[in-house]
Amino acid sequence: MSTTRGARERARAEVTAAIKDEARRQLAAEGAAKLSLRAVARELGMVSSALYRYFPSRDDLLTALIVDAYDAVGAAAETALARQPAHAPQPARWTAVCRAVRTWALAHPHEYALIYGSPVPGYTAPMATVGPASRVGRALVSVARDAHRGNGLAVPPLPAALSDEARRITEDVAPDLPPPVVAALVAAWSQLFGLVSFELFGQFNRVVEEREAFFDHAATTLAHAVGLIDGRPAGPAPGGDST
Amino acid sequence: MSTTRGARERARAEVTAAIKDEARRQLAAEGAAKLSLRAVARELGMVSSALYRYFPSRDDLLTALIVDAYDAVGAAAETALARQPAHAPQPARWTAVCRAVRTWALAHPHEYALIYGSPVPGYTAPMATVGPASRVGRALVSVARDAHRGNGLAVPPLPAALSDEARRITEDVAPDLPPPVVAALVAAWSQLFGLVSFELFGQFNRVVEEREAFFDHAATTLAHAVGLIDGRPAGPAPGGDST
DNA sequence: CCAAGGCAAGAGCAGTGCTCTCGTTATTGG
DNA sequence: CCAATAACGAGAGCACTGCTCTTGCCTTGG
Repeated sequence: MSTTRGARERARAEVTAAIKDEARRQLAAEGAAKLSLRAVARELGMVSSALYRYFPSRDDLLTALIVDAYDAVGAAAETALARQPAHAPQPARWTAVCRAVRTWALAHPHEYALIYGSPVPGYTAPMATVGPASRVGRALVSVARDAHRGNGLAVPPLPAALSDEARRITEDVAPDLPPPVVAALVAAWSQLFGLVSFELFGQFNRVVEEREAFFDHAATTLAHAVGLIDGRPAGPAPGGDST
Repeated sequence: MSTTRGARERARAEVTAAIKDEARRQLAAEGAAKLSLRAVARELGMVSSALYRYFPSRDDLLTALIVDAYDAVGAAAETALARQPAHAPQPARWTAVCRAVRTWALAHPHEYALIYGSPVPGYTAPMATVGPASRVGRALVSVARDAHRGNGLAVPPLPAALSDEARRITEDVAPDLPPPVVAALVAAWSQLFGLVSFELFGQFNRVVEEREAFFDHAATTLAHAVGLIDGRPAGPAPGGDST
């Protein structure tokens, strides 16, 4: 069934994948700014104009790479979380996600820069990116959700100016969590990428040397900021004090 | 001395400034990727090759803009801090610096992206940028230093894996502060830019709407994370607990 | 006053994104 | 089964880019 009309479509899918692969290669090698349609075509043995049959413009090719990158870092976060034992302490589950993001970023710096660095030229993210872009955030939310089901989460209350906004965000992303926790989650989410970006973009040069230890500590602090506490992950008694 | 031989040098300085101004205009209008030497020269009524008498390459022009941008955001942070009344509560002084950074970033998004977004092509920051790049960090440190002189700063102890590193960083940036505070400062420094970058680069689209209120709250939380506490700024009694 | 050097101008090279046209080739409807 | 149709690759070409080199002008220092 797919072979009948597939002969052509399969070839098209293969060429499309080959273009993306070569583009990703150039992206990893030289960065997004030096990604050249002509060079991709040249490397693939075709002429540049032929490439426009597959991607209407350079920006569309970049968008495809962006979506893939969001998916890749999201998948890395999710599998890191899935690999955590079910009874692992909540801060450990949290930092596992954080470390997965950092590890992926260090392994794919240019792809990371593509999605979490400056948006390219006059580029505004198409709708196709919003789903994949939220995977890391959802992984972080799910850690908090599990902890909330377990022994509860305690974060300071919100200022009045934020209560409506926090309620609104809560309904969108995690209706089963208390709004103060969701607000802390969103902040921690962005701050996690602040840590990774500063390391990757060189702001830590000549400042932080032991990057991994520093990151682990900061990620653990973020875990505490969203209310995750050390101790039993699913203890039904939330009155435990670990000071 | 600069006035004597200034006739020619002054003209050179003026042209250099005009080039940078026009380049900054194009940067603000279209972003770093579309900044074109030829367009700058065209707008200034000169031919592109003449511009190379002033900047040896496009990257050098960009570097000049980067240094200026670091200086601009650093100056914004410093004046915001200087405008704070001497007896303002420490968290207020902290958030004043944070808000100044955010305000500057919102007013100069492309310049912000230039320094805190993805580093351009294969670009590695020249030494000339390290001084200006640390001005915001130094402003944050000085808030902590004042608070430390006042009523002390209380942050959780560091894990053993970080104690040496934290001591080293402390000697470099703030020998008069306790290492755990310095570690928290560096983390908060990067996390502050995580917040700003996520807002500016669109990650908060369809998530956070009340950006200013959210940012203020997150910045205040960061202030607490580095040990700044509400209350009198210079009270000699550090025994206050605000849990 | 005159040589020397900084300077603008222009041509030119190699590269880019993108468009258009032109045969060819594969798919599909009659 | 064959013809109409759509997809496709190739090539030329346009407007643009960063950058280099050469050629003269013109201010400046001796």
